[in-house]
Parts: sequence; structure tokens; C-alpha cells
Amino acid sequence: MAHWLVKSEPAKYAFADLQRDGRTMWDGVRNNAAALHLKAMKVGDAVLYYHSQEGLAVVGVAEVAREAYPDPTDAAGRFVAVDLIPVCALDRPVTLAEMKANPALAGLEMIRQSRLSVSPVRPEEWAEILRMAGG
DNA sequence: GCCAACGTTGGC
DNA sequence: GCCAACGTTGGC
Repeated sequence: MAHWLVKSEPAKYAFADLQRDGRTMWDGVRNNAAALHLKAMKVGDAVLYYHSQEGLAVVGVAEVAREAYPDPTDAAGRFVAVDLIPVCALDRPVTLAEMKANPALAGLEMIRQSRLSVSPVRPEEWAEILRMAGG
């Protein structure tokens, strides 16, 4: 099972919205690198949910419920969407500042390339972030 | 609000 | 095919 991290502006779609809805279509990705990651996702893969712009922290865990399919919001048909379901909120959010300050996370893709909205997370990085969350 | 990073576009 | 200009994202 692979691990991922997705970003969302909480003002647009927060983790609480995903918990309320029970499931969401992760659409609107218009970046090729991010789209490649979406295409690599498998059902059951675990996904960290990060709040950008406001919060600046990983706040929850989600799971891939449907693998990549054509994004209905992309008229050109070049990009894909996946479906996500909520798993749990973190006991404590893990902030970007904390992650940047942790040498164990120096290689984290979302830190190395800050604009990438969908990025892979290594197993040891996943474990470290959950540890920081108090889980 | 500013700016850095980075992807995309378009002229040549 | 190169590269400058431009747009977008996202942290600060």
C-alpha cells in the first residue's frame, strides 16, 4: 500500500467537509506531476490531508476509494480524478513548520516541491508524521 | 500583499 | 526547439 499527501484550501474544501460528506471526488488537478501521482493511486492507499493557505498543517487521514478516472471538470479530457473517503482526524495537527524542522522529513516531496498538490509520502515519513500527531 | 518556485505559452 | 513572458500556487 502506498502513501500520499494531498493539499486543499480549507476555505474551499476542508477535512471537516470530507468527514461530513463521507466521500468526495478529488478533481480539479491541472498539473502533470500531480496527475501522475493521482494515476498511481490504488484503492486502499492512505492519504494525508493537508490544509494550505490557512492552517498550514496535516489535519487528517483519508483513503483512496476509487482509482483514477477522467476528471469530469476537465473539458479537454487530459486530467484525472480519484475518490477519497475520510479515515480519521489527527489527534493533533502537524504543522508545516514542525515538518520543516524535523530532519527525518527533509526529503518529503511536499517540502521539496511546495507547489505540488498531490505528492508521494515514504513509509518512514508517514510513520514519523503520525508519531508527531500523537498517534 | 509580496515574492519565489515552477509550469505553460507563444514568438522566433 | 529555445527561451522570455506570463500565470498560478502557496508560504511568509
